[in-house]
Amino acid sequence: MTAPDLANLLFDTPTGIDDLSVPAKTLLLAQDRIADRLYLIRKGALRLFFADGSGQEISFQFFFEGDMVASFASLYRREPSLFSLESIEPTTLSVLGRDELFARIETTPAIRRAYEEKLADRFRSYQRLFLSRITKTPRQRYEALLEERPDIVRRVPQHYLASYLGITPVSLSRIRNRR
Amino acid sequence: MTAPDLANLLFDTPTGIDDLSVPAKTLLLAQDRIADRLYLIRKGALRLFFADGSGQEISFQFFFEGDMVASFASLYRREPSLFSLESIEPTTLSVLGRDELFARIETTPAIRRAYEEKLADRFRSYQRLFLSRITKTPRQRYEALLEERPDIVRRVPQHYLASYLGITPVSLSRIRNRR
DNA sequence: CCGGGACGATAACATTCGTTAAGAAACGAC
DNA sequence: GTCGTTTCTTAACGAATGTTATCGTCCCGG
Repeated sequence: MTAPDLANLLFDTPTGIDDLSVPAKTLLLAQDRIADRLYLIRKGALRLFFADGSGQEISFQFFFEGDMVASFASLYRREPSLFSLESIEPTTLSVLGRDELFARIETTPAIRRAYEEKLADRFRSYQRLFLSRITKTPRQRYEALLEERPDIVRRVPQHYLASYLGITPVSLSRIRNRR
Repeated sequence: MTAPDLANLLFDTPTGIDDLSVPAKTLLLAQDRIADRLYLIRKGALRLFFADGSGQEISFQFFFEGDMVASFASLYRREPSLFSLESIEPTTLSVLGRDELFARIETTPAIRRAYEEKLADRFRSYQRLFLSRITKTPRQRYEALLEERPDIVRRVPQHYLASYLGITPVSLSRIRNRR
């Protein structure tokens, strides 16, 4: 907590920020579209997911109060996003537009540094997720998640959790109720 | 092939390059150590792998003639490498030291650009590997690999391949000899 | 040349997971 | 409140994988 938080640096400003309230299941960014905004979650929860070839949806990240969310790659490179972003609860968001975001990054070195830190964080979380997929069985992944992020297990609907863990909802139900 | 290749930019120079020949199974970088060199493979093959908690080894990338190899994160941030690097055939390498590498990146814009491209490539290949682990069954992953990189299937010993695909050698043998 | 180790195939068995289906419970819209 | 949808549980079955073990082959070192 020594360094000022990027969320404060970006969103605690009088101008350029819109607020937005949406019900659950609202699509905030669709796969294949180009992201043009950065969100800060004031209250509620979002999931990041993608659809594989066969129409299956796979959730792979969840976000809650205080989290900043965007398809950073899409924002930065103006490329179609590989993922979709959707609310899983009624959610209140603060919204920062793309141009405004990059203007602040350019003009304020502290914001630039914090932003680059954020990107590095995202990369590390990718690596961890990747390694956990490789090294652990679904059962172990569930138990690790329960240990590390009980809030996620409590708050996220099970069928989203199941796809996050790489298993079917049926299998997750079996694991939870051991035998 | 329009842009000059990073390997040429870095290694086609009269000075600062050492050559190195090693037999198979030579450890070139050990997990938890800090990388201090960038390799270019002149002849032979390497694998990148890590050991999970239970002593299992998991290979997750293979490299051949013309490939540049390093633990880039470790090299750049001087952090302990998450992975080990080992030869799987008798291999001849050109070696560029860390300081020399970054000196060239600093002084030559073309090298900097090509290097950043390289890093972006690595990130994309990570994402692809991640998605393939999530969306495909072991059998599908094997068939995709056979389709896209038959050279890897031919050249890499099967037990390394198996861990790359996320299955046991026994299971890979079964898949290859269908039933 | 010989011996040991690495590598791969195969078999048998247990375990886990996916699929399909049906029903209960929670939730929302009206 | 009621109806319908979504979510979760449970069961039964089949398919795929893991585990353990054995065997044959190949390669390398001495």
